Amino acid sequence: MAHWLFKSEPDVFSFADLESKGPAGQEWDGVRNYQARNHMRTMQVGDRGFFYHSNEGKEIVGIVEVVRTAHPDSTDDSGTWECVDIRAVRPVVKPVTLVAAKAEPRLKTMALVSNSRLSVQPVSDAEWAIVCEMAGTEP
DNA sequence: GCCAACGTTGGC
DNA sequence: GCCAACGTTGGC
Repeated sequence: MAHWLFKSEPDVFSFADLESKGPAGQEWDGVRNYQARNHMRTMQVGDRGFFYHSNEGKEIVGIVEVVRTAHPDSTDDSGTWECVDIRAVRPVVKPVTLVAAKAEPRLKTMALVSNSRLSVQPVSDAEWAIVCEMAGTEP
């Protein structure tokens, strides 16, 4: 199973907002970046990911799960953009800050650290395990 | 609020 | 197809 990281500004849409959507989850719409779209196209139902708060907090705050594979973005008329649906699984015990991720040598190549502008990122199995450990949560 | 990094657009 | 100009993101 592949792992991912979804970035959102908590002012706009926070992990608590996703939790409020329940098991049906939420369409991850509004992504207008080809790399991010291509990552979403490869996602499978059941794939898990981290939920990261950008700008405010700058930390990984929760675990999410893909509940629907890529489909046309309902907020896009051009037919160019697609998105998956995700649901909240659980918040992490201890949020992992960007500062903490940068300070961990084994996460040096993590996209969150090396390519901060990508809004939907792949997370390697090794990175997944390390961050879960730092977050005090089960993988 | 500033600005660096990055992606996209469009003129040639 | 190159690359300068522009817009956006997100850390600081």
